[in-house]
Amino acid sequence: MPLGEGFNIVEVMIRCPAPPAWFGNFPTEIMSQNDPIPRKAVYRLSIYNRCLRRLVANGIETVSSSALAKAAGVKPAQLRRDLGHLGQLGTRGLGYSVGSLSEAISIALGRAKLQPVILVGVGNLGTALLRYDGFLKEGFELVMAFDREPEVVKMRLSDSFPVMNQEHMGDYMRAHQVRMAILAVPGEQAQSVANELVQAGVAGILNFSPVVLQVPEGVSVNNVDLALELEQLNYFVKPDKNGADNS
Amino acid sequence: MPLGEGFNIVEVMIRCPAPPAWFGNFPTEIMSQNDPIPRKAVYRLSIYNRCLRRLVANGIETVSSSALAKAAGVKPAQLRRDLGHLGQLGTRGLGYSVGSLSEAISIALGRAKLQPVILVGVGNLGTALLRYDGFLKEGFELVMAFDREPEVVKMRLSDSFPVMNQEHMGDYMRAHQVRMAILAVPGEQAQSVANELVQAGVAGILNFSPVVLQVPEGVSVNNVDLALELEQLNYFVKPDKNGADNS
DNA sequence: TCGTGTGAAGACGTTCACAGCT
DNA sequence: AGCTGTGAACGTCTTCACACGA
Repeated sequence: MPLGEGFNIVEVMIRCPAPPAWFGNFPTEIMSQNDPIPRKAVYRLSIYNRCLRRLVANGIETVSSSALAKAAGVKPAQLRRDLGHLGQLGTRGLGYSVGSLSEAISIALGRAKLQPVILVGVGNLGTALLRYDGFLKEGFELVMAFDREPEVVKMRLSDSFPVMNQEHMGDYMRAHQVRMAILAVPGEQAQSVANELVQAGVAGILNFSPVVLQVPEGVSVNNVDLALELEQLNYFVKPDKNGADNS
Repeated sequence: MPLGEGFNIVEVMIRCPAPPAWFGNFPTEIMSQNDPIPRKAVYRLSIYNRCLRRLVANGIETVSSSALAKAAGVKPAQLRRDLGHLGQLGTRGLGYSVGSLSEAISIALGRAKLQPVILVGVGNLGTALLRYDGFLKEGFELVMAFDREPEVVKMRLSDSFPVMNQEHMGDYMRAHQVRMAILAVPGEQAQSVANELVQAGVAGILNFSPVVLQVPEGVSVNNVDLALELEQLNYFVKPDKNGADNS
């Protein structure tokens, strides 16, 4: 009401692009009772853990913060600070035990009890995600996929992934206690599907559509906006400096 | 040398997960002579621009910072601050002209002169990216795709996208002044392909592989790490609070 | 009066530098 | 000596709050 009349339309019509998730802004940390690990630190901990797994695979048993930091692309001090969130894990003068550190991170990140994940929208992107082995490598498994037109999708897929009709999504989620969803539907449908997910008790959405999702507090959204990413890159690439480095 | 002998192996072997790019850390802003717009602000400006385009499409000609901010999912003050990077664009007491604001952002972000982009690695993800219409919608076009096994890829694709053998990548880039690349190859190949890209004069890489790329200064890398994104979500989803909201 | 633009305050995250343990 | 853990400094981004212009 405070606005001119024409402007109410704005609020109705606009449904906008994704705010890149990790934007330090609002939900910077969680209120897990014992330890509010900042968002960015969680990210980095995941990275450290990947590095550690490689070290394990190579039979290495001890790392210093500087070695691990170099591998992860951060500064040693930051690594130590991040690790500080988990307690005292290192041995002064020696470094960290690769095995126990990895385990500690896994526990802290909740990798022990991975949530089941569903995929909604089996288009180009959705299909790629279904087939993406990176998820499996990291221990995630898409337990079910949903689409508006499951028959069409199944025909397109030569493999036989489980694809259910989207209208059963809510029931499935409730039945299987699913609390995480990957959203890969077209932008126009994104908000309405998100609403359904919320209704079904979703707690986390990985959103690939270029739309800002409105969700109630308590539901966290991670946005991956490909076009935005490209546009940002385009900006940071100076059009100057022509020609390649060396012949 | 300062480290114990075993540790040199570490530096060789580890080639680690992606540091989510926008991590405020190191390359927070560019040194574009006239205006160093901070990284996060660039992101948000892209978002505002999308919102504005929708407003244009709906024939709306004026917005206030609060309306636009709401649509973009940020606070009004932040929007005004971000817009402040571009100069004085609004009219006090009125708001912003949708058209001119959008234009101003487009110019500032360099959307006028979009860089040509190539894709390297036409696997699951690469294919999805090739077909992803979100890029086109935002005005980007993948001018060429490369793969180690272009024949295999072409067979798999029913459509006929241009896919060249990866060994011609460097020449193509130099010939066509390509400075941006999307990297969607398996993690093991990522660094070596990145090296080739750098050799060919790349200035920006959108990296989808779960690996930390080592690139010389002046080359900017944007990482999109899907597994990391999922893992983060998994952490922020409290396993507590069972059952759905309402029957 | 309404909404932009902006100094100043505040919150957050990173980095330094060193105390303390092995 | 070597390396972790951490108080304190620093820098950056966000938010407030209000002066100013329409």
